Amino acid sequence: MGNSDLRSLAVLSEVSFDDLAGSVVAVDAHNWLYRYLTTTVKFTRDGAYTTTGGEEVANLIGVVQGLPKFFEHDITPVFVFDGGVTDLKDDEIAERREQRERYEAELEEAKESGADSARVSTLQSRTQRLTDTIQETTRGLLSRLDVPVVEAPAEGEAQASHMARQGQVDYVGSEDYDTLLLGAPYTLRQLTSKGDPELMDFEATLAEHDLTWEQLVDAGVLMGTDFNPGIDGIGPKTAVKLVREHGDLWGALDARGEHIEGADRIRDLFLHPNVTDDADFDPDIDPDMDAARAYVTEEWEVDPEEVERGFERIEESLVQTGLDRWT
DNA sequence: CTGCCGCA
DNA sequence: TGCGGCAGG
Repeated sequence: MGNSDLRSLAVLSEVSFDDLAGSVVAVDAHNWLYRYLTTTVKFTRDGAYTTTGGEEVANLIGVVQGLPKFFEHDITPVFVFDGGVTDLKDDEIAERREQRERYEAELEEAKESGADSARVSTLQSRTQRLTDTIQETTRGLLSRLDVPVVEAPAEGEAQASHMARQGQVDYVGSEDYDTLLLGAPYTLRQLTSKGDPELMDFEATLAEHDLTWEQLVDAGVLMGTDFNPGIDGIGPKTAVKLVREHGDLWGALDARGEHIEGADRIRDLFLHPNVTDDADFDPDIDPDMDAARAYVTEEWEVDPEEVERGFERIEESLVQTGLDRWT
């Protein structure tokens, strides 16, 4: 059921950070922040992020500690944020609410059926909204550090994948496997962890299974995605086999006598997501370190001890890559 | 969270 | 082949 079914279809390889030097990575900001927050801050029982004490700005610590990883390897991150409701048309807002309700319904279902904790937490990360404070302060810090930010019209990972497809960036950075369904040519996982990153190759995956993009999405829908539970008894092997034999999702469903509610819409979320071609960013990073430090330690009163090392690493790495350009 | 094992 | 359970990192 989980996304790990997709993993077994994906063509993955190890890369070294050296291979990534000079590249631009569109990072799914929500995914990235969520990762830091869940390891440093615990959710409260009702699912909301805590907003008391120092926890409300744990994201600032996460950002300061996480950025050096990119800079030290001469990788330019572009943080892609999920869109707000601000400029949405009425029907788009309604559509969002619907989608949100779908997520929540599915989360409830998963909890009640005693689904594994991994799945529950995946679904939670979908319904969970980063608080306004977290969004706002992350943007505030990134802007002082001059790190490029893109505002997605809807899903950040869809926008990031789109930018990779357009060649605006070299990679998408996300732990999620859905970037494969979104057609992201190359996705980097484990950018934040200790070891080497893992590269997920879209075209190689299609070739490996002799599927078109549409067919891969159809197989995904049969196995289950973040938007639908999938069909019992259908895993990676069966899904691919069915789609190949019957051409597409509809053929496969017919053959099995199954039905998936809203299947065409789920498909579209991957094949034709709401994204923009106008996302523009400046990859040259020229941070204002004083402003960044002041913002974090004075304005938001984060203990300097928590972030000083990170700031130093940022400074050192930018000097280093600066030198590299002259050699 | 991933990987491996054994049961259906 | 799918899946649930369990161990190891």
